[in-house]
Amino acid sequence: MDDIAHLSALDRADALEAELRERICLLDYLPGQRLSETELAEEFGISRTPLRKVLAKLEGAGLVASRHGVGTFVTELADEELDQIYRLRLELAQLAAKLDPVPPAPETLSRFRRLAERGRALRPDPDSPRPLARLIYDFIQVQAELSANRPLMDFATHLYSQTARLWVHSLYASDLDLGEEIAIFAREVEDILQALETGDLEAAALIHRAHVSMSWRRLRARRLTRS
Amino acid sequence: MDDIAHLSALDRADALEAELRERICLLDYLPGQRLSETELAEEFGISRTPLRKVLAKLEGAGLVASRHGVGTFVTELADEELDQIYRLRLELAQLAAKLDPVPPAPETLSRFRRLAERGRALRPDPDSPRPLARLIYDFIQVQAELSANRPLMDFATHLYSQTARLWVHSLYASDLDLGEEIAIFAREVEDILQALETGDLEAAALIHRAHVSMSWRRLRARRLTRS
DNA sequence: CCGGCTTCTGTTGTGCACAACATGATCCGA
DNA sequence: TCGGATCATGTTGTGCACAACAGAAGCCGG
Repeated sequence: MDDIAHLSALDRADALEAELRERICLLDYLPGQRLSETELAEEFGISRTPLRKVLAKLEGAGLVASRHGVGTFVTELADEELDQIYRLRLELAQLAAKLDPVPPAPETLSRFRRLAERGRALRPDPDSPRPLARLIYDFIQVQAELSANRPLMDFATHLYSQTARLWVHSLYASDLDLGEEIAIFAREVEDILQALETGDLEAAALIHRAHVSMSWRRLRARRLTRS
Repeated sequence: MDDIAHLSALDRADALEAELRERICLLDYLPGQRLSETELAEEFGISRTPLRKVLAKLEGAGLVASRHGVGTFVTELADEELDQIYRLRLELAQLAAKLDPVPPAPETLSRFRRLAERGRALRPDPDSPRPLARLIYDFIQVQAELSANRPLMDFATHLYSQTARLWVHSLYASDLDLGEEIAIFAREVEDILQALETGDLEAAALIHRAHVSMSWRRLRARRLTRS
């Protein structure tokens, strides 16, 4: 992690929150895992008090849940709620292009190009989900630049992060073809990049929507074969 | 406020959070107003520590913002962000009927009937925005029962609360016809009730959408005349 | 009279000790 | 041997004292 000790006190809490968000979304902390306030406070060189403030925010965001006398746990999502989120994301995907769209800046385009390159270079690593999770996580952040509607994009980012971490988690817990999933995602990034380079935000949104739909379908299919 | 001292410790924080949410949404605390941690802690008979945890959650929800050495303030929203939220709500209004709609239970219908009755009985009170704000706040809560998609309805409720408190606030700060606005809202509730009684959730959503649109238009009109 | 510095006051942020609580291990009696 | 109460341990929740900080009032030198 980045060193945060040198930061001014006001920003330190934000940096800490971002760090914990990353660890949860990048599956350093698995769904259901217990987080020790004492250990985390020690690791970051602070007392429990400011750490607890950060955990309270994460609890408000639905990423962790604390139980008195038991522990603080990374949240899991029931299948039903996951389905609800997917249904919602299908609709939201189109809204990004419809509400306050911003023509992608050269900066944004180059970010997408780097993402595409990383997607092509990504090789399946059965032992660590982190490279794939990292790529998706960065993709989510960059994608949030495509609309100026901050409330919408913040919400979409949140939902995407929730599904992404659970998707990657169950991906590694099952016998799905990891290489194939990586290839599909890399293809999505490239397709979206192509649409963006022609300035067609709506096409980019449609492509994204299609991939959300397909990803959800594959997830449900595996869920059925397991039960 | 309800007495919370007798509640078990775990729920007390939740009750406290709900209470502060209400006070902000019901305009007991105006946008921009400073909240004193010490005073609030005294009022609720607790120390600053658990209060600060609640404030941290509210800060995560965007209802308050703390500045080191200065104070904790109820958030205000820039006109631009308010417009973004309204644009978003126009789209979300239809999603409620489209995603995981639930046929309104008799319980829900009777709640809507009581809301309609309160709307008819509501008389403009230029001195206190609380009765109107209370009615809208309750309407928001009941409306959230119309879809089983919890993430969607939670988000919609949050956005609605944000616009509602700022709408009521500017309503009382301007010379708009208070009685007319109340009549319009009461009419909306009755129209929605009528649609729900025929089981037509989509019609109810369309009516709501229309009122969101009109409310936004009136808000913008007054904004122009003031500047 | 004025500009800059200092001091003072009130606020949020932090550290630490202890209370409240849940859970599993242990002990004891039947 | 078994059931239940009791205790031991580790966790989150709370209270309190103090640090860090921002802002305003006051002071002092020019």
